[in-house]
Amino acid sequence: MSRWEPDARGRLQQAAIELYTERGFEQTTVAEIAERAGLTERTFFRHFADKREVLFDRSNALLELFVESTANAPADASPIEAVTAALLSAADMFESRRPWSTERQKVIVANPSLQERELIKMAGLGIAVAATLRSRGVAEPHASLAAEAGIAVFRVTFERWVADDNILPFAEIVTDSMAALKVVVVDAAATTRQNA
Amino acid sequence: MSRWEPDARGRLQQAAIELYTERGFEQTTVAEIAERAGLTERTFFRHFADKREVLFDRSNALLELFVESTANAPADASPIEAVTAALLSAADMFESRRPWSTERQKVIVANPSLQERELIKMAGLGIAVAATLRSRGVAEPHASLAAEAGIAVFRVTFERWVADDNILPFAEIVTDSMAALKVVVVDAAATTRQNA
DNA sequence: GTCTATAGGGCGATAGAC
DNA sequence: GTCTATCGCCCTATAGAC
Repeated sequence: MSRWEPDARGRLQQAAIELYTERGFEQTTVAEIAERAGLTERTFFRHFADKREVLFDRSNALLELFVESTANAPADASPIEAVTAALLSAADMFESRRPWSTERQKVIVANPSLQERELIKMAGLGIAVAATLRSRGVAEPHASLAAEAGIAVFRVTFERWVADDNILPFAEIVTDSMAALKVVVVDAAATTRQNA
Repeated sequence: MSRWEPDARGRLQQAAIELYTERGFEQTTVAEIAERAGLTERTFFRHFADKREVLFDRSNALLELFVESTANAPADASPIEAVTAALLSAADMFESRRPWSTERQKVIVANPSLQERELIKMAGLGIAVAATLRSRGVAEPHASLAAEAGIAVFRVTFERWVADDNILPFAEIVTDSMAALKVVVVDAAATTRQNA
């Protein structure tokens, strides 16, 4: 029998999302989270840099997945094809924990300071994907724009996917949203006018 | 002769950016900012909700400009055309204070917590533009995707514009970046392959 | 304006695992 | 012995309450 209960980190995360859901992010103190996890406040800060970070653990895994998928796309894939492949590669990861994702999303949309953290994580994904595209030989500003457009599609996809009335799988929404982006950006109306 | 020196708000902003530049954001206390501006700590928090907000004042003006320009685009303009018009409408505002923008940008890129604030302001722009597009009759997810793509172009444009070696005007970079987005999203490579 | 709760960092002590 | 996870107590600054 060991001195400590296992998985302190996981217990802190569980306690945190419970309390954030029960009484709100601002109204929850770190001391309360630690207490529910059977630990002290100081230990919380050993595991997480701040009170927000406890909800953003999976972000690193997602970043690695995006980078790997972008890098491993076929050599003749265009930037946007590589990025699309990256988004699709994350589908299983999301589908396997939809309940967690939706609960987490509810807490985040209710708290601006958590939204800020979510946004900087997404920006980090974009920067990493852009760097990967550059290493595939894509020049700037095309690399950054392809990556940022991909993250925009990811953001819209995620919001559609966690919506209460959604019944579509993540991958399908990625494909549909990417198609919608093309329709919007290629500017069919202007083209039509020019051809008229 | 009035009881207080004028423009307390502006003095606080000036003092803040000076101190953030001199010794860094984290190493600067609100008390120090207030002292340099000849005010008290309490007065700082009466003007700005928190220590970050002092650098983000113009954001509301920018949001109003974007919304107005998007709303006032010609009725037959496509979503992406309306968004492009919005970005171009901000050119004068930026050109008139390039020194402030570059100094501010240096402070922000050096501090993650300021980046977070910058990102949520940009996200707010996207949400507002998307809402304006919807009021023009654009359906989801197209409205959000056009708006988010526009913000991505804005972000890339701004970074290119404040770069030390940049000599191009803001408006020109908007146009160039928007063209690059179209090249990237329209996926010329795939089209070529399909036609081959 | 004054008061105060909380975030979050510094540093050392402890008590296991190895 | 070393290494690592946890705890305890110190501190300051933020930001909100009164």
